[in-house]
Amino acid sequence: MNKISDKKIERIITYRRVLLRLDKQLGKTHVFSHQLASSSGASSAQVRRDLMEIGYTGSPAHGYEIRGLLDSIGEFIDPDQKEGIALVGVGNLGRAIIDYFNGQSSKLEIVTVFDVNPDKIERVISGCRSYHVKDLKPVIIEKKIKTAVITVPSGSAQSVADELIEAGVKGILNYAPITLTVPHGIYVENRDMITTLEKVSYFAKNNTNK
Amino acid sequence: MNKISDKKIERIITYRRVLLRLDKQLGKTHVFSHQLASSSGASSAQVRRDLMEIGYTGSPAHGYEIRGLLDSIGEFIDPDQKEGIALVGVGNLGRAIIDYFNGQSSKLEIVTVFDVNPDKIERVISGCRSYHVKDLKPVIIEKKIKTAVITVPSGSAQSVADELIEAGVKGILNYAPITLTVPHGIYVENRDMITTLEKVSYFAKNNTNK
DNA sequence: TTCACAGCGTTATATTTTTCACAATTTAAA
DNA sequence: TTTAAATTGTGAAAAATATAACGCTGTGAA
Repeated sequence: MNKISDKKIERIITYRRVLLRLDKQLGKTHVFSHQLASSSGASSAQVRRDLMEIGYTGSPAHGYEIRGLLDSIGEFIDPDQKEGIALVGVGNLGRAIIDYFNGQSSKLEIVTVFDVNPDKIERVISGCRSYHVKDLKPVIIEKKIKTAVITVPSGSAQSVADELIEAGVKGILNYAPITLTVPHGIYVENRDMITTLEKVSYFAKNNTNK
Repeated sequence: MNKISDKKIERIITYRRVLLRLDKQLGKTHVFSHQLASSSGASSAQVRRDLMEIGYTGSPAHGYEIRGLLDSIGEFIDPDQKEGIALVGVGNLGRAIIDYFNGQSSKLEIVTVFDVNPDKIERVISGCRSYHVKDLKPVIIEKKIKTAVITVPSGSAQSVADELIEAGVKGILNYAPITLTVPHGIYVENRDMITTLEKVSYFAKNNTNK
């Protein structure tokens, strides 16, 4: 398979979200590239290019058949079976993410959480069994978890990441305000909210266009 | 001023975070481009290019003087005076963001929050006065708020965005899983966690490299 | 003092990503 | 049946972004 870029994958996932709404909520059966584009912040050419990448073909007359396209995207993006995700750091943010995420994705689910606070371990938090961080490695290995979310303070984020990677995790979504150092082959997405909000504020005042 | 790209701004903000740590925690006075690069996930050429953009000059012998560079970045990025930010949607996520953010940024502060739940309005939540969403427009106008965070369910995100924009907001950080439609000149950053986690999971299993 | 070196600033080159543009296709109306 | 209109798929062009390359400068060792 040809390598496919970060941005493209993100757009394709967004198309799916839009398609699901068109299908389930609005009962549509077909959609044109420009409609998909305007509902997902892309251009119509971009949509056509992206769908070309996953090999789905529409018709000039009716556009894309929604159900079929959803299936194609699913085959392309989704794991073969349900996949468990771990979350480390059960603070406000961690808990918010668990509540917000679980139930929203068909194949992915946060199944295991870790913390250092004794009050928060060996319990069930929003349906997830919680463990002490010292047990991180064996638990992650045993559950064959490949994707993890880090919501710990910045001081411990790197060491948590190291342990996750040693335990076999290949993808990390990091909310700590620090740039993680990881080996090749490990995918990290940084979502530091402070940086983001500073950026938005910058462009709010330097809004020449976009 | 020349337009400067989204990515560049984000990197520059990240450099600042690294520089602050080097200064305050490690007591360093100078830093080389390759050090800044490895601590912020960029390349050294990128660092030099970015700093060129803001017009700060280092020396081949000692690299960049940290304090001076911090000042330059601040002049470039920061607003002239303290700036208030609004947050709409006081659920778990909203509250987590308020707690997480406030106190972390020198010039920005979430000062006003909105919700529709009567239990959550006309109170002080984590130091922020809360209002009913129906009062959004007058309050935003009165406080001259230009940047807002949306953490409401996807069904109401667009109408909230419309009102924010009518009230003069120019930058929106959107956590609702929907692509907002906004006029030209309004900057929107989408941070849907579901999309992000799906992407990370995808690259966790298709980890050819990065 | 002279030399070698390391790192800056900047221009040039390469790569990636987006947009443009248009032939081919399908429908619906004339 | 022919024509007109709209949209797809995709090569080609353009724009944006990242990397490489290199002269220049200051430092420290010989």
